[in-house]
Amino acid sequence: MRLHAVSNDTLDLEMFLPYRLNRLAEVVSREFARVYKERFGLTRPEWRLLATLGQYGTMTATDIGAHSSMHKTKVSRAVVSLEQRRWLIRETHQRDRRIENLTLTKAGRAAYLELVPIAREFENRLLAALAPEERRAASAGLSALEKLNQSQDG
Amino acid sequence: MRLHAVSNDTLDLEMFLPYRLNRLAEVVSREFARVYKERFGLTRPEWRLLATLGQYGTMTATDIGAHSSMHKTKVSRAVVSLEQRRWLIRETHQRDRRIENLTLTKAGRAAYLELVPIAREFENRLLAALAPEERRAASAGLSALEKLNQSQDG
DNA sequence: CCAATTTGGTTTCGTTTGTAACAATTGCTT
DNA sequence: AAGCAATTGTTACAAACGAAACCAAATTGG
Repeated sequence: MRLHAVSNDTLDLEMFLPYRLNRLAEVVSREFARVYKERFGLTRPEWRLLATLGQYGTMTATDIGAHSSMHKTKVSRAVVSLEQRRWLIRETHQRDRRIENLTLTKAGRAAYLELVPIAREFENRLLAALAPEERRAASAGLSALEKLNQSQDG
Repeated sequence: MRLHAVSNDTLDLEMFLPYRLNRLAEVVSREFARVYKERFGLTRPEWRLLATLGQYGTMTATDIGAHSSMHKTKVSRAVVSLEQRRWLIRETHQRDRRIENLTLTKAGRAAYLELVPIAREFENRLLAALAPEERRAASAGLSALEKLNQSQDG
């Protein structure tokens, strides 16, 4: 293990939370992005939109943004894109015509169903390098960190 | 706790590693970015470059990119920017004139020293919401995950 | 009931980003 | 030594991004 004999006026990046999270997310996501980009030419926001709708069925753009921490313009553009692919449809809400309910089409659902096992396999291959207790630690640690946002966002 | 009664052909995003990492990194980093942006007008790559040089003293652009998982054009542009601020200097390596050694100037070091306690305080405020054993779990979990890259990158 | 505010979503515009091509230098191989 | 490949870093260009302005619809509250 590292010693971390770091002087008081130096920040140890390897121990610094934002830095660690960023690095990890960057590396993992970039690699995973290759998968769905090669298979379907999807961008990251598009994949996220697809995955969110696939899991939750029907949602509004705002909900999706809140749920996945995506900027609303990102969501908006991803919606346009998947709509052009005919992977989702918008339906204006009856009582409130500002709201659009988004739902995957059959084609969108098919793509989603094809991507799910690919995503699972990617994750499994990643986690295979960890011992079981490490995997547990990772999951528990992420859960703990996720509490941080909840207390701030909500 | 959530039940995760998720059917076999649905991907549970809340449990999916790339998604979780991205969301966490996004939220934490965006908030932290506000800090050094307001204080110094630094961008994310610029902050990272500064922090890396502050910690390690002298490095090349390539090393910095590898260490912080930044794309080399990001590093290149951040170097130009900090150089224009006169926060770092480049020195061409004697034996290999492709290589440029980067070092913080006095002004750069001063900015760094000012940012270190700010960064520490940001992290502390963040972690204050967690119980001690949660903090340990988070750290251990991140360490476990960081092994993944090492086995792939190196 | 009407003006002001809020909300859901889009568009515009300038900035940032990554890919790919590039120049410059070095190392390798014959 | 010459040619070829690899490495370091920059640049050009197109795509992606976010802040802010915007439109349309709904809600609030005088």
